[in-house]
Amino acid sequence: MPELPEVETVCRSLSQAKLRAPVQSVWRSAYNLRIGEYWAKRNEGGAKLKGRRPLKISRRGKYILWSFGGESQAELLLVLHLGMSGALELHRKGDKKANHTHLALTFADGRRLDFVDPRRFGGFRVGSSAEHALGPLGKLGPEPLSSDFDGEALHRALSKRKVAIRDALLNQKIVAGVGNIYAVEALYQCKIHPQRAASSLTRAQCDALAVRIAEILKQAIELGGTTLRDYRAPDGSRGRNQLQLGVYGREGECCGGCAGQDAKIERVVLGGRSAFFCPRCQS
DNA sequence: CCTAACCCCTGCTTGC
DNA sequence: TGCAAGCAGGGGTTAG
Repeated sequence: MPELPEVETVCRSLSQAKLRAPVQSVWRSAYNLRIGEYWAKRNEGGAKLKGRRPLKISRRGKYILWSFGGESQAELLLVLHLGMSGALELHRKGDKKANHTHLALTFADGRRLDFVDPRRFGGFRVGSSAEHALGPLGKLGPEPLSSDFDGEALHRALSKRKVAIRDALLNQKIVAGVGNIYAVEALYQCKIHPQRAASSLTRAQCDALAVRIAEILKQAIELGGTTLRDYRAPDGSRGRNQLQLGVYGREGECCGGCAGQDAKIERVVLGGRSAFFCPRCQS
């Protein structure tokens, strides 16, 4: 579900909630979430947060980083990944937990933050920042909204990749936070076919692509993310960026860029995931 | 290091 | 109405 703009929206919404009271209790489901050495396993993962105060919320790629302070103890970081169907929901203590809730933090002020994830592709882990750096966070590529990411860096990263450019953009080591919707939209705006070999892009195309990716992500953040189906911010609100999509999910419709030319948007499955493009204006 | 294939899950939509 | 198949915005692992 959530790509960078949705995760950013979640972080901003959570920051605005101004959770400051210490964690009174931690509840954890009996399910494994994302499988892997790094991630919290069934029945574990949040207990260390009890008694600690929530501090700063930030984001790296599609990961949410939430720091918690304790009395004269080193800061702990709760790292969350929402996977495909994960969401954070802010409730009152005592509210019934939604189905598929996996972690619930009850704060001393009577509020409760739930991590809900039906498909369980998401995950979380509590640890020091040094521990997290050894996990997937340490392997992420540049932040697309930072100065580390530009046409030169992108061109270099793509230079030896034979995979389709759409798949390269989904690789979090090449650029962190871009998912299928925004990768497909950026390629459409740059008139680059999603199946083009990544290494075949010219420097000029990489320059344009890096700019478009950043612009598309920024716009989506301003609109509160893209809600195609499930995505909701912690207060339950929907995103509005779905209205801006040019090709994603629009198979068979006319391409806005070729109005009157009768070009229809097509869908192709790459690596098991749909890519959408206009066969007339993308090459 | 790179790539493709396959895996992990539930729930909604589509087609018969 | 029922049922099965297909599909979904994520990434991890593994074999080659």
